[in-house]
Amino acid sequence: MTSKGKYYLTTAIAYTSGKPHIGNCYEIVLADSIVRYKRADGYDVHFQTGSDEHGQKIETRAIEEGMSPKEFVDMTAGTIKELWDMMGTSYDRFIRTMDADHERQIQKIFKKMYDKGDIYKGAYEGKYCTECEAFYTETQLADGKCPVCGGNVHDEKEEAYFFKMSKYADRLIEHINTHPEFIQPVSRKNEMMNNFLLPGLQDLCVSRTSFKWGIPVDFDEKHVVYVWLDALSNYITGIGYDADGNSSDLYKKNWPADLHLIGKDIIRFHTIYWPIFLMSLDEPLPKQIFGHPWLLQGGEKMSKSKGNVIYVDDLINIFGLDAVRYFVLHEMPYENDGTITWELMTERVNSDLANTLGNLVNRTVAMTNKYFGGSAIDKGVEDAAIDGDLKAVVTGAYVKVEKLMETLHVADALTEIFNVFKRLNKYIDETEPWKLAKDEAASDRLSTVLYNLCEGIMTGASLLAPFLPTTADKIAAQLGAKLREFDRLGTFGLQENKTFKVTDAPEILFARLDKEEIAKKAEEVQARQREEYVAHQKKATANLLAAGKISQEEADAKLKALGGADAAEENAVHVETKEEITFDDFEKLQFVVGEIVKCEEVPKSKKLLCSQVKIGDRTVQIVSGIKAWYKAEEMVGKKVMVLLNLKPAKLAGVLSEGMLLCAEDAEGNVVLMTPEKNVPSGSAIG
RNA sequence: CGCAGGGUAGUGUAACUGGCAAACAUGUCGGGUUCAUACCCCGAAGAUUGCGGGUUCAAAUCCCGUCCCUGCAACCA
Repeated sequence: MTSKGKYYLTTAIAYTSGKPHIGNCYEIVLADSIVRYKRADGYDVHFQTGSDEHGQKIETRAIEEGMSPKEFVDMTAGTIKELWDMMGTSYDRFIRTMDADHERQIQKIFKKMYDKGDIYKGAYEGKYCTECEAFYTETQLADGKCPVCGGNVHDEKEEAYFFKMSKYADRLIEHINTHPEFIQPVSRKNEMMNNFLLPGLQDLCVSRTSFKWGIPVDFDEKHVVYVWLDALSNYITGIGYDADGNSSDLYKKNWPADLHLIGKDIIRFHTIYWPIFLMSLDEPLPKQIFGHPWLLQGGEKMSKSKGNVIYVDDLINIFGLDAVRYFVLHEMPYENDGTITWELMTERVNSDLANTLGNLVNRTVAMTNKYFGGSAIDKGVEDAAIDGDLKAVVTGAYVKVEKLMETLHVADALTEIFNVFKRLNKYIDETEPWKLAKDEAASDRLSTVLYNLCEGIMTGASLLAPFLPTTADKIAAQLGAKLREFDRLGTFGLQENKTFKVTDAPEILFARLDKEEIAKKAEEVQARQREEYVAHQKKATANLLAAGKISQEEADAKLKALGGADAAEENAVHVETKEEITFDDFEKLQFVVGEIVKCEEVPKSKKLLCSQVKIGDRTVQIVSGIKAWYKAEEMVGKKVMVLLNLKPAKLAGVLSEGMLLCAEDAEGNVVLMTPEKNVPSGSAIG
């Protein structure tokens, strides 16, 4: 087959903070399928994936495990790689951001940008969230917590290097507008334009001094390079980019990438920061960035403590590799999120893989054995009407699939392939081989029918190979044939000597599954996960304590929370004790009882109610984010607990002169605190 | 009145540049068949396309209003 040119595809590199769940693994299966398809379709493919191993969060996680950061990432990167391999991923390189060649290039890249004047030295001040590795302004915080993950934040001021984003903004806007295919799906393009590019880009902080686990800036050693600059650059360093102009042949051949396949959550980094970094380096931009949707677990929220996180290795153990690959690819629409549950998974396997495909192969092989001792030979006895339509469907499949794959509609492509198998099942009904078998004179016709079936199956299997490689190989083996090259699939009758020698011991490709049995197995998996979670938390707490990261009291509290066997069931929240305060500190806070005399919604906001609260002889205005739980009318007349001496602030443009105290549960539901007996407004609380 | 997208048979989706009886898969029910993994094939039921109005010979498709939902942004004292 002649080459259609190069095709360079990357996935996002996986963050090494823990074991990826099924949602994370969707991306690698999708990428692998696209890449295998492109290879079979005649492209010269380079496929890169890898792991992202720097950052403060890694440092903390390492301590929990009682390891050095390096040992820790070696372990998790190993786990990720194992999973990728377990899923049959055919990557050409698995890059780690710890790799020496990558680190050296990052330093050079940073220097190059600095010398060019795109990076300058400044100072950064704000609240820092370790979990997200990001700074937030005071106004972005939610109850003093990180607005993204809800974790604790702390004051941080650091000397830092900044990247002049605005310098390239116009060029980027121009590029996005003139390349409609650049951001896929298109709806994401508008989000980026309206929310970031058009309002104007802020300069991006691209270095950190607050932790060590990263790539040092070589001309200013106390800084490490911002994780995203580090991570994104893997796409070029992994194929041999050199900032000094001595890039490898691999790089020259493959850059720019044809496709960056990423999750929709990190589109911003890939469609704004990354292109701008590349502009700064004078390198061409990738051709396309596809922000795929997520595969979510249906029903209840997934959480490790409940043990209901679905991991691929469990799925593979229960269902088998190709069943898992099929499910994630098939269930994922192009633009919306998909859902996975044990039940849905079982249904898919039964109806598509076992009934339609597995049974088709099985009955074909069985008949060939039964009627002709294992040989299906084309005797040329055709029924023009019936055979003609069958052949048209089989030989027309490739073109349809190709068209869908060009736009990455993988789920639809799979459906198209399965239509071939369905058509073949129907063909068996139309020709009724068991009747032909009773008639000596029809022997040649029967042979031809079976031959046609094998031909059709082989075409389907060849198309299926990129998605379900193991299954395709098994089918080929059972029919004693080889998978076909794509450019020949438009022809019917490719088998050598017009003869299929099928196996005499057909293996069931996909067994039908019993929903209840699967449910039982899922239950076992969950129980095991809960145990592991508790064991792991105990170990982590001990390690954090030993490293002096938490106090004895905090450790005790953590263990206690785990202790109750039903803790997970009851959804017990783990409460971290904050820094101790003195009575004087407490005295500073002025709590009083207030009565809500008037309440209305804040027009421009989604969550805010603005209340007039009577405190003794005066009234203050307080804005609170409780619209989801309370209607403005029902607020009026309530006695509530108020923090009175909080510094006033503007919320959505409305002045708020205090805070209504509320209780909030683990799911974020909010309840107002009210006095247990009726007391006059203005009463002091303390 | 922040920006964008969406609400279609039990479930998941399609059609949405206005035009054939609203398509497909799964599920349910009835029938057929027996080579096969109780499978396959055929057939049926099931949607007043969120709600209300309008434009038109004709609307799921365009317009207005209204109610929900989801992203992104802002806000959550």
